[in-house]
Amino acid sequence: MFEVLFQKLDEKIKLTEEERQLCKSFFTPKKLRKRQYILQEGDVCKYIAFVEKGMLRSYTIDDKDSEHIIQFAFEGWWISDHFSFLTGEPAVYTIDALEDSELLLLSRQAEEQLLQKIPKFEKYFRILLQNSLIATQRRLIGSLSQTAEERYNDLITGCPTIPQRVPQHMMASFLGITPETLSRIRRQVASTR
Amino acid sequence: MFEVLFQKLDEKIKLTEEERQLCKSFFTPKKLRKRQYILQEGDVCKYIAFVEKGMLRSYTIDDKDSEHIIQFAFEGWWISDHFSFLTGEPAVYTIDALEDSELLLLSRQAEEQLLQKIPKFEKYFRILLQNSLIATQRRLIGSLSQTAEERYNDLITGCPTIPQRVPQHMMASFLGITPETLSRIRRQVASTR
DNA sequence: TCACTCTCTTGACATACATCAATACTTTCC
DNA sequence: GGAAAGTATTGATGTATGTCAAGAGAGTGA
Repeated sequence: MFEVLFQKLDEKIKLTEEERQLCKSFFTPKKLRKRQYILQEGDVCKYIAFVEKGMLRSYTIDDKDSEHIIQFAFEGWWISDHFSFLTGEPAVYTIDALEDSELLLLSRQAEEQLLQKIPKFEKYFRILLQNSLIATQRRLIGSLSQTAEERYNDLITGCPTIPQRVPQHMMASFLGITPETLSRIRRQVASTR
Repeated sequence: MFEVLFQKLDEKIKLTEEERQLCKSFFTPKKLRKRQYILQEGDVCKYIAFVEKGMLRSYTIDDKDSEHIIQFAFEGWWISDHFSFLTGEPAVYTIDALEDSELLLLSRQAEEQLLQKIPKFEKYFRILLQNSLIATQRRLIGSLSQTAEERYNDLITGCPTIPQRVPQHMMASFLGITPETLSRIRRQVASTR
């Protein structure tokens, strides 16, 4: 159950066997069925979640009832509503599973203790945050300066397996375009090679 | 020279008088003339900068030579190319002053020592990062789901003094639209009230 | 003081993308 | 196994925003 987590941790910080065992005790395993929520807009986000298996997404719903996907989270990724988790304010994002999934949950209290017992995690979480910020800034610049087709190509290049796992209309939502437009872009791209 | 910094720090973490004095020793004051760079794309970002006075911006230049402003930094804000600062890779952003400015610079080494001597700063920097991430995500959603007019209104509401300090074409760049479009939006907004 | 650059505005036209509507195909589930 | 829901495609049309071009003030520097 902890294979993917430890593999990911190994890339950034080195843990002793003892620390690993200790570390395990702070996480709560949880299985999710496809379409099941772990967070709904308006609730307080009690956990940050590490994806051991499966796949989730976070999204908002605007006043015109359309969804905007903030993030997909595959195996090895973290997902949560940071702001709600940190402040205890109601969440603005909804998070649900796109496939049957296995998660490792970390509560606020568990996080605090983890940081206290194994301070290396300070560094680990800082790196995570920084990477999220950098990725989000990139996406922002893209959405301000690129065409839908360019953004689609970048997405596919960065994550070639995504079309096999995510319905097309959700990729459209992630890219900030309509499903119709994405369909036309794909036809266009396919015919040009 | 440290008034604004300490004021801002007070909002998040409490420092003793002793810690304040120690803290001061890690920062390097620097004055900048309007239009002067503190970072150019391709150079390594050696410092994170706190703005005591004045105003800066960070931006990228795309292949079609147009600028995209990532951030404005007024008094009390931080600015840098996090990724470059952290990794030592060449910066993707350029940072320059929009007004004569006074900065407090923190080098990588100074930051490390600061964190070591006054660990409260771990928390402070984590909060900063989280706030940046949240703000960037908001902007991303806006750019994917709102019209230029809505984004402009949100910008003005969130920062009503900005039109007095930033040339209109830079606000346009920040919003991801052309100066012509912003001009038309402003005419439109002005006539409807 | 005059030239020069910077900044903003306005118009005519072009284009990327959204919207609405119809159809077909696939998956889910009682 | 059949109804229902979800998913993708395609066409016709609308609209927000970009592009190009011209001109007018305001600020800046020799």
